[in-house]
Amino acid sequence: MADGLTGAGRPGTAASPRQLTRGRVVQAAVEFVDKHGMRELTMRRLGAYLGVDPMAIYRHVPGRDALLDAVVGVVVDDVLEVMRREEAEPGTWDAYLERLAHAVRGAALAHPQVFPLVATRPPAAPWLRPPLRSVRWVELFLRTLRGAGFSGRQAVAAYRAFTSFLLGHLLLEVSAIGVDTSPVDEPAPTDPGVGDLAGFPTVAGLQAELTEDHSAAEFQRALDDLVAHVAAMRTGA
Amino acid sequence: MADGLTGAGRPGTAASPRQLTRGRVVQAAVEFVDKHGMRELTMRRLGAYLGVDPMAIYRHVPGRDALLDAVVGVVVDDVLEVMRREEAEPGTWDAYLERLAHAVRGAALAHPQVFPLVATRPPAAPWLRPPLRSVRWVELFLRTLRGAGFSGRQAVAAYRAFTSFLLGHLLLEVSAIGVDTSPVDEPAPTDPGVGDLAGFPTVAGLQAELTEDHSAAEFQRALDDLVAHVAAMRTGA
DNA sequence: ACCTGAACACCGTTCAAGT
DNA sequence: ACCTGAACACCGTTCAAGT
Repeated sequence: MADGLTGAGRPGTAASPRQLTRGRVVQAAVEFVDKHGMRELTMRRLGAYLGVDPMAIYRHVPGRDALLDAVVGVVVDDVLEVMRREEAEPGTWDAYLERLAHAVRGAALAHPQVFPLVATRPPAAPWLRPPLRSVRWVELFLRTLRGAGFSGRQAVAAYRAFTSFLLGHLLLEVSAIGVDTSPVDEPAPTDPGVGDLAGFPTVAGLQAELTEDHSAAEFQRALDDLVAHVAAMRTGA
Repeated sequence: MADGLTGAGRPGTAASPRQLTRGRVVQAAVEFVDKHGMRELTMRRLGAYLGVDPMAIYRHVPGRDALLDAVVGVVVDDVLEVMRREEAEPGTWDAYLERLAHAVRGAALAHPQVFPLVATRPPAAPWLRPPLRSVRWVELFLRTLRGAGFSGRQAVAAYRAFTSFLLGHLLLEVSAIGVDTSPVDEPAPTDPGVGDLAGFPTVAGLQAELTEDHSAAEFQRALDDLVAHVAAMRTGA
């Protein structure tokens, strides 16, 4: 802080010791959302978190919407970087889909509060489907499949099926983690409203099964199915 | 309006000729969101839309969050009602899944602006998975499958796979419809940013295929796959 | 007792006034 | 020329003052 160059007054509450920068603003927003959830993210609160005047943020980002897009971009690019390193690696297309799926899942679980944003922000183009919502990502995906012998049409069909699969599974998985937690504290972690299950005998009887978490196994199983689906559409169409 | 009974002063801008009611408030909110999108929905604007004092809404709904939950509930219950009528109908479990899937898709396409809310509002319990997010719905689903010979565990697994499938496909389908449209008008409906596709030859080359819409066929194909998946998990496990 | 609307504590963002 | 912070046009919600 008192390093002689920055004339800023108060120290930031968080990790931002020096000059404000677009990257620093966006990174702070990701941290803030990870910590407190989307609902708490406010331009003014982010300013306080960074230890700067709230208006200073507007010098690096045009407004709140652009900031949210940038937050999504950070998470999306994280996975992109992981996958780019493997681009040249040998391997079949199904091994590629497998790696990509688990990379995206890793990012979603690392930022469960951000992922719903990845899923629902209006994409820049209608064919940019969440969560693979950057042109670079789509390019990489399609190129890999084309390189594996897919026709253009087949590669696009695989892109569509793959994104649907990822979105459904990951959105449900992160939403089960307890995203938000902002309203009043839940009554008790055990029996969540068992009392009002009076008229629902089947649900009541399966309460134990419904509460068990098999996310990882179900994800893998659905992924296997998806790969089979893509393989079938490849030979079929 | 001037039907002699209601003493209200100004006529509502929309269809609300008589006494304010919880149902009327929620219904107006659904209409408003269908027309203007989630971002525009405000307690004050909803009051204006109903032609009442904004504070009057609070007499029928505890707050904004509760209103949003109620909006989701309306869409969810629409489908529920359709399916309940068919509960006693004969038919195999896969015909049931088929009907239910298309019923939910119909609701999503009827309210594309509301569906992202159905998908992302934190559920009342972690095992209430969007878009089948009411206990009554889960009860009906599980009961039907149990009735078709599924074990409890198998029925729950089918419930999980089915909700993931629906959520991924429908969220992507409605988001492609052009949900929002609130920011500045798009430049042109044709070539969406073809200019910046310089470094992305594969995407550029597949622009036509990427723009084509095969939602209905893809939904059906994925649904067939899901049914096969469930059938396999039933004989397998 | 019920309802209204002024008031409060916030927002995102603009822009004039300072340096 | 650059940056700050007062000010504007909104929010959701409370609550005292009216009927």
